[in-house]
Amino acid sequence: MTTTDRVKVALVEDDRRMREAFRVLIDGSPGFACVAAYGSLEEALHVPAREAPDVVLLDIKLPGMWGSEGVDLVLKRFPGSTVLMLTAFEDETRIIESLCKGASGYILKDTPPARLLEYIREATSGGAPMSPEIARKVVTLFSTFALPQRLDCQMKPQETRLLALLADGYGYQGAAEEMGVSINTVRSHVRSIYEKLQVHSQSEAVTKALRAGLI
Amino acid sequence: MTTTDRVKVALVEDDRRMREAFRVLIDGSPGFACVAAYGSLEEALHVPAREAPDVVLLDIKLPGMWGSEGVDLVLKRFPGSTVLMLTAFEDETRIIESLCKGASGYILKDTPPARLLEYIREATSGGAPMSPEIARKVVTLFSTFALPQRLDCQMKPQETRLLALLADGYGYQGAAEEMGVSINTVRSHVRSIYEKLQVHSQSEAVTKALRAGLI
DNA sequence: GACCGGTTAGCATGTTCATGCGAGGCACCC
DNA sequence: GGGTGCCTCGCATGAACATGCTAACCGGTC
Repeated sequence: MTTTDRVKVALVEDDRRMREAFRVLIDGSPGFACVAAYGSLEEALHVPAREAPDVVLLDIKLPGMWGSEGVDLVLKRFPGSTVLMLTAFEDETRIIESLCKGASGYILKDTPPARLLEYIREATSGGAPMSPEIARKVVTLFSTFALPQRLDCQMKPQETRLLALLADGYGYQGAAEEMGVSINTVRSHVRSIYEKLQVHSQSEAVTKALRAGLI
Repeated sequence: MTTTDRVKVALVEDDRRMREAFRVLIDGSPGFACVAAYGSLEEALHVPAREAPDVVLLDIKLPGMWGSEGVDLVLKRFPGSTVLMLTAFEDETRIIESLCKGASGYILKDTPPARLLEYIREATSGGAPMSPEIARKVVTLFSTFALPQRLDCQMKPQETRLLALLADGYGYQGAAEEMGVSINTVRSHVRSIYEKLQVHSQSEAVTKALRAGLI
């Protein structure tokens, strides 16, 4: 079995013993290969892009830049890779930070080896493996955000879509193309949006819409 | 083994055959007991509270009130229970709705029986079981939807103030008067704001600023 | 059939914005 | 003194926007 048949895993973990333990586990498991192991994020980011791993196991707490801060950098360097946070503690802030920056999963270090490999496998096949404790935290976080009270300015589908496009910086012409209609139609819709929101400019409309959770 | 030793599962699913299949599966598995099965949410909510199940498997699409809409009602009626959405499709809106209303997990119906039971077990022990596809969706949502991601665009006081004025619908002239400067100064500030936020229009700037929590 | 809301479309006008360029005053610090 | 940041101000031009008016098409409803 060559390296290309196996899931290429990179490891970023500052504790040497822990690092070696994981490396041994991964390399010793059929179907997995630990292609790299670093003690810091800075080191890991200097790897040639062609050696991109399939999965990066990233510790949260690292000397220098923390793992949770650098997820986006890792993904920028290895665009095709999947990042899994592998950490000992469950700090809500770090969980959010990691996920917001593009991590695909969040696994606790005390996960049994077999389970860990299963998680890595799941990550490569489009899943988002999370230790149960973490999963529950994420879900709970969701419910604390609650449903933003959307005021009843009954926007029509087209209008909402247009509003979103404008918010994202599209001009009339661009939005028109995106929606497959003429620029005059866009004007019409903008008009009715303004009436409903009682505003007279894009910025104000976008502000109201965002604050009302319409988009 | 008495009922109390087993995980008490209630089922809300409109398709009769599907319902029976699940019931048989659950009742036929050691450690699990299907204590109730309903075809609609309205029926389920009429059950005496003392017969509260440990886990409620709730279909999204139901005649009458949809499962995703009624999660909070179920939890209100059975405060100690855990709700798992068990559904055939993965509609982003419904996922969000369900989780926001307190569901603990979200499982696709095509999950293998053994896996399903595992998920139910996981739910009772504080986890948040989700089918991989769903988990990934949730994680992705996190990074796009509800993130208080503040980018480090160190705005200067004047710029922040101006941004707020623009968001509130002021034009350049109005903002200038409000800030006690000339309209040209406003232009200058707008320029540097655009550079920092990497945008090219008011709407886009306002959107980014709002989403980043700058204003 | 008649009516209505939603969608589409067009045109015209004046206003505002985005962005190019340049520049003076002030505070702070090496 | 010279460098650096921040705030200020000016002008000009082409592009985009706000808003006025009008009107065809279509799926429902009364």
